[in-house]
Amino acid sequence: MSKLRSVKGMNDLLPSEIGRWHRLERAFREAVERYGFAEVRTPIVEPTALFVRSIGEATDIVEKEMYTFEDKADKSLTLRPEGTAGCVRAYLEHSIGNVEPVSKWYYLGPMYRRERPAKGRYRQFYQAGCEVYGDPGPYVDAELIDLVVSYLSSLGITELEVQINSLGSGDTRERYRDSLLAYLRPLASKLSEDSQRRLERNPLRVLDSKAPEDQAIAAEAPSLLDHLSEDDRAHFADLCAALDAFGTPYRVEPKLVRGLDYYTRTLFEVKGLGGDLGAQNTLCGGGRYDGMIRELGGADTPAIGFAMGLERLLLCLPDAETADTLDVFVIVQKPELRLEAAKIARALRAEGLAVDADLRGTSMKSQLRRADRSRARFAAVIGEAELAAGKVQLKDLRAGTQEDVERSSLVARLSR
RNA sequence: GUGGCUGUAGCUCAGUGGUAGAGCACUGGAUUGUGGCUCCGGGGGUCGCGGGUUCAAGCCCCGUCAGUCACCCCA
Repeated sequence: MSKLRSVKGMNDLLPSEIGRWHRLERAFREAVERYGFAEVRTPIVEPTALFVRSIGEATDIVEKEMYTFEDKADKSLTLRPEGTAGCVRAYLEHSIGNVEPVSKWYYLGPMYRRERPAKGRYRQFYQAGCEVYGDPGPYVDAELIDLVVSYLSSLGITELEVQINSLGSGDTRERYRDSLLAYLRPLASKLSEDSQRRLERNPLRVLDSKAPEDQAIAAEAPSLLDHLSEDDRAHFADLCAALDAFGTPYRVEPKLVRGLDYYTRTLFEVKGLGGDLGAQNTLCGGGRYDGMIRELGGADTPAIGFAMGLERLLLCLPDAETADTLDVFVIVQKPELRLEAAKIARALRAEGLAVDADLRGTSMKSQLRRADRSRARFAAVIGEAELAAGKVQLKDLRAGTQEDVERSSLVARLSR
């Protein structure tokens, strides 16, 4: 075993497993493009300040999980821990808001957080996400949730639960925080150790604590939904109505809160219920962040987005038939014929066929075995007798039948 | 970051202080021009790493690294 190893929590994706990734990614692009999204690619490295200002200084991500370093000009840079901040930065930097009223972007790529690795959670991990700028909702909110469900079901991932909530806008969150604190403070001594710490820092998180003693207290806590303004309430009601109309199943979860500071109004999560997921069963998290663009120096622009962790999706992705990756595997009878075989392979490739060949000069048995495992539909045997007759022996690897085919009609025969 | 469990061949794992193993995978042959099935053979290991105890350590002890589970947090 080599002493050179990949960095902890950062993994290789080898060719043998990449087919599943391609399936995930292809289905994602197809799904989001059906909903009118276009891809954006932003840098992996951004100025540290971008994340501090957008995600929030007091969040765990910014406080202890970012890969931050200084470049040679003493600029503080950070490997992106999520996708939204970079998108917003690009949206502002290129004044997209002046060019079009609504922008629908998607992204797909690696993110970096220095957490303790576990199944479904790595230090370099892949997220796919969407962002919508310029539409205040609520119908686009419903579309986004519907999009996620539709994407997941196109992958065969159907054991899931959509949870939605509204955090309100303006000072709703502060007012709710105050009344929650008024309720929790007298009970502080009965809370778990973790929640006592959360109390002053982020009391909303006490609500989704897993400790049994906290859950009893959280169950009786004042509800966020009772603190919404009339407008926020209408926004949420319209979102629910839209989801009902779409037939998208969901559950209103008033205790759903999320770690990032920037969310307003609509908040949603999709939990996976099946597969190999352990505690990392949040497949998708998203929400509205109407205040962020203004806060980062842009015009007042409503925004909503979500992100999905692809490693987690993979954990509940059902196995599927993988299509043949090769049309033909070329087999050489004896080493002297290798150049002839290579020429035939090349000619077939020029016709658009996917062709592999074993040009090492090994036994036919070994070549046939490779052909069998390469998932090629046909093997083309190049032998002395066939060459002399201007033919190739074409073997159907699934049926086990074989026939001699004129070289001139090989492409036509294979294209059938 | 906290606590628990596990590290033996590419993979899944057996090995209870005394010569390093199996199945699968890879590879050669049985069949000197034909895959999958069968049979026979072959290669592949500093037993995660470092230290300690012992005549002797894969096995016991300590440390460390990695993986994993729960918590924390989150996609």
